Amino acid sequence: MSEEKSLNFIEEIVETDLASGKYQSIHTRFPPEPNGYLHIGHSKSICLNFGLAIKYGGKTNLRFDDTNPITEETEYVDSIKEDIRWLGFEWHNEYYASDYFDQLYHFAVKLIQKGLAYVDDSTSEEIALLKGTPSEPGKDSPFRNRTREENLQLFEEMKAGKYKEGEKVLRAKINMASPNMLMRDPLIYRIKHAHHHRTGNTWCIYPMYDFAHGQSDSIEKITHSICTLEFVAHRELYDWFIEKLEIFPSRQYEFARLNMTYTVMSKRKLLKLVNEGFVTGWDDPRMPTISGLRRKGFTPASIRMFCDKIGVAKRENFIDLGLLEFCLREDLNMTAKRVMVVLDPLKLVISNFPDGKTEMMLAENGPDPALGTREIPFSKELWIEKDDFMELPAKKWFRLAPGALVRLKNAYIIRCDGFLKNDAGDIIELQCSYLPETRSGADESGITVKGTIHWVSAAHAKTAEVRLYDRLFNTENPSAEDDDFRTHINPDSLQIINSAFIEPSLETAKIEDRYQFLRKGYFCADKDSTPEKLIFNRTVTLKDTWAKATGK
RNA sequence: UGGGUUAUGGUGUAAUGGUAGCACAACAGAUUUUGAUUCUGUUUGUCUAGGUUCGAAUCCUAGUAACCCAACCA
Repeated sequence: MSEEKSLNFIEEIVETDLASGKYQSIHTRFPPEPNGYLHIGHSKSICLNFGLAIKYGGKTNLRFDDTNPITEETEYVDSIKEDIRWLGFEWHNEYYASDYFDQLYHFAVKLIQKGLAYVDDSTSEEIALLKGTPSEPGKDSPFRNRTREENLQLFEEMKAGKYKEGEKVLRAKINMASPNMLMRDPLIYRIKHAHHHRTGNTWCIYPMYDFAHGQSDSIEKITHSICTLEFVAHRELYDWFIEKLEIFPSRQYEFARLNMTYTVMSKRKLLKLVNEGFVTGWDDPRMPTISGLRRKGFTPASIRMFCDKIGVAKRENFIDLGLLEFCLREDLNMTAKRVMVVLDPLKLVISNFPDGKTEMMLAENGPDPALGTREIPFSKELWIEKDDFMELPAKKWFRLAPGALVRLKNAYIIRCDGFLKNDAGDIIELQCSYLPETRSGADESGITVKGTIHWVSAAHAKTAEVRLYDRLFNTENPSAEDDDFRTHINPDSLQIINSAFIEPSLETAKIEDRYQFLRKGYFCADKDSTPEKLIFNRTVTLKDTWAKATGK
């Protein structure tokens, strides 16, 4: 019995178009501008566009919207491709808007010939002034009524490099009184004497977004061109160009972009974080970029699950970061190997355990039997977490305390007989005794304890650096009001533990390997690791109802 | 009376005139060699005011609120 999942509004449109025979199959595209790294918001669009084609048996192109040579770079192209593949999607064709520069130029000429475009010599200030405001109509430019011949020649001279940047632009001739600002004779070509990452110095005029995007869609015969809500007003222009140019009628549909708590999503702000050193780079694990999330230890499946759960609609949304973390834990819980690591060590000595003896304890690698088992050395001196002991135990405390019994995971039940303090009054060692008849897997003592804690044998422990990441911002909506989003940066977003004690089996961890450090959270080996020094990033903590109950 | 888009629990998202459902979060309990996982249960909602109808989240009217549009960015 499969519950029928309801369709989102775009799936409804697609099904209608398929059922009516308007299209035999669908063709979507993902159109990033290569001027930054992809972030979690993009993954919503990626899952939507690629997901639609997979679900309905169509195709999805990857098309780089590279019409602004000033901000675009090959580095970004490469990272975008890597991130899409990592998310689990493969595109049908890889295209660039710059592939169409010739065609786009001829489209512009066609518009001029039809009397629907003109060259304007006004400065950008003059153009802005004549544009009017949303509530007042604009006024015609003095250059609006040049002849076709003059426009044709001027445009060709623009292309030939005869003019300086800003000296002339090509504008569509539509309606300066339109209530839609975008229809008030929008600029469609501007002069930029700049090097383009693909076409080099071939061009010195570049089409604007509105004169590249829809036409590219049309050239590729995209059936459903899906973009975010801020482009709603562009749709009228999008359709106008298709009509006047008499080209394939791609249709644009808009959905609401992803907003998430404790996160900024604009490329401008992310670039600022990188350039001003608030993070170490685009792939810093605190960044909401795909590469940052990957480095932090996220799985592609968890991100896809998240995109599936948040849905697709047209209303503004503000998704709880907790939902992303839920999807992550859901996936990692099934797949991550369990290991024992002590982050904040306290020595524990088992007085009745023989000196120098090592016992190998059997441990399951995870809840899934397919993950197998491993052996862990156990000996007289162990490291445990400082916060697993309380001299004066709180109510409902069931970890270690004077006289208390706990199970050492995969090993014995122990009793705390006493402890040592240094001159400053800090507890520096616990003295315990173990119950030999309670060995894990062979315990017929009938003794039960409420607490189980993790440990690492001091004689066998290796060390590693552990980076504990917390959210980058300490307010829910750092982009909220007038103040600078940077004032909301969490100063404690990274805490580094230089030498945590790890169990020996972890020594072979490879970059991007994911683990659950028992009772501590999920961790992932970082690319900064060297043969001499392993480094782990905390991906996400485990849910901790005890910490919550005690008020953190 | 610039134009456009959107309003369903704390957060998302369904219900397409006929029992307001699901997920996350929150809360309570059971199980547990991870205070994890798992399982059970509980709380919380149709923007407002009118109208149509046997019956309205859904249709009509009038409001209200939020977001987008005045880059030679995309």
